[in-house]
Amino acid sequence: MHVRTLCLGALALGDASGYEIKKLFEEGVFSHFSEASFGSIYPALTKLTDDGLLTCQAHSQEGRPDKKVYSLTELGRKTFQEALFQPIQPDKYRSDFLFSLVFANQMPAARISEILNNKLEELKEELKRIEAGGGVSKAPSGDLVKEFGAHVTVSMIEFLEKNRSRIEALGCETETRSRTPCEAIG
Amino acid sequence: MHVRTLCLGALALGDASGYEIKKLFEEGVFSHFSEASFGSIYPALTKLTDDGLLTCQAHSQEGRPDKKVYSLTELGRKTFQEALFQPIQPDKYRSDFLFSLVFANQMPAARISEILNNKLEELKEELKRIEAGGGVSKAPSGDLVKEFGAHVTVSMIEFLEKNRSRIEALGCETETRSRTPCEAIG
DNA sequence: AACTTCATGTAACGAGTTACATGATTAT
DNA sequence: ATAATCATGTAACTCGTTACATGAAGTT
Repeated sequence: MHVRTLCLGALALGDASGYEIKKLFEEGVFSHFSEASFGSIYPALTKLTDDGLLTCQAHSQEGRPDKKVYSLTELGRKTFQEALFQPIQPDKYRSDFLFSLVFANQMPAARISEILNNKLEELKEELKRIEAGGGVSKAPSGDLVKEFGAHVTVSMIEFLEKNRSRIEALGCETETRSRTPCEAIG
Repeated sequence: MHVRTLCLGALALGDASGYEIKKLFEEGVFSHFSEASFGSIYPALTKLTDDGLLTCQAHSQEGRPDKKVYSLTELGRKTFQEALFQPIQPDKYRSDFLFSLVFANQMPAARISEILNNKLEELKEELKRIEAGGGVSKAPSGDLVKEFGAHVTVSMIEFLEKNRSRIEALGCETETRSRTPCEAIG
């Protein structure tokens, strides 16, 4: 899904500025399953406006750039509606954590523990953010998406905690990283 | 994580050709949490060999290009070991499915059902592939990664099935997509 | 004093995907 | 017959990120 469609979706929840849309991807509803940076949002908003999918109202402010609040036009709303009927791309889950875990037998137990604890902490913080999630209420389906995220996150935490000792037991005996298996053999 | 590191990891599980590495990302151990295409794997392998991290042995075959089997050099193994000690990037979960679900109230119930059923089918097939997963056994930690994937996938399926009626109830009354909310008002 | 928040925008750069080029063999 | 599998490789292209430019107000 392109940034343009993501922006259209953000604005379908209510008028907003580029800065506010960014926050939606950083801390808001969308933060757990999508992302977008200023470098992609601002040009997208400009293009969308040029194409007649958005209108823009500039609110002048003192000491900072005008706040440009964007709204969907009829065409913009229709275009987004149509996007909702397009085939949905399969989800993508990219995890350097799991990738590393495949090589647990090449790591000292201490490193595995470290990775595991970091991950667990990351997951717990994400869970907090999901449950706090204030911006979610804008859409009636927000609660559901929130619950889904919480459910999955909890299930990851549970698995990792239940299998902690098993995971740590995979580590090799190597005490420092300078002593690689190859060197140990040679 | 760059393709180069991913390739190094793939080869840490055993010597392989570019074609075989691709399969690892398509159906093998890595398929559920990472991906890479030929267009990135082949150049990466060439570069890695130029840099002395890999050696390459060409096996000539009839009627097809030489099969080039790559192996990690000492330097390659060491470099990968070091990568395992680098800070791990947070996981990224991109879901057009959840994004769409936020706008369930702008879809007719039939479309929601369709999306939900597709997703459920996708998840069930993924679960099958995870449980089948033959290539996983190469690493001792393969089972664990496999179980993690299965656990999370099952938890997603459960949530979606338990909440099916609740999700479908979010839909709007609009029967066809040509009758958008805006048009209904006007 | 230093950092965070608010606020927009651009340009260079990076990294990977898609599509193309080539072609025999095997399974349906 | 038709499609899939095996097998490598390149070039154009897409898309987005990172970093920079600018700067005031409020917070620690």
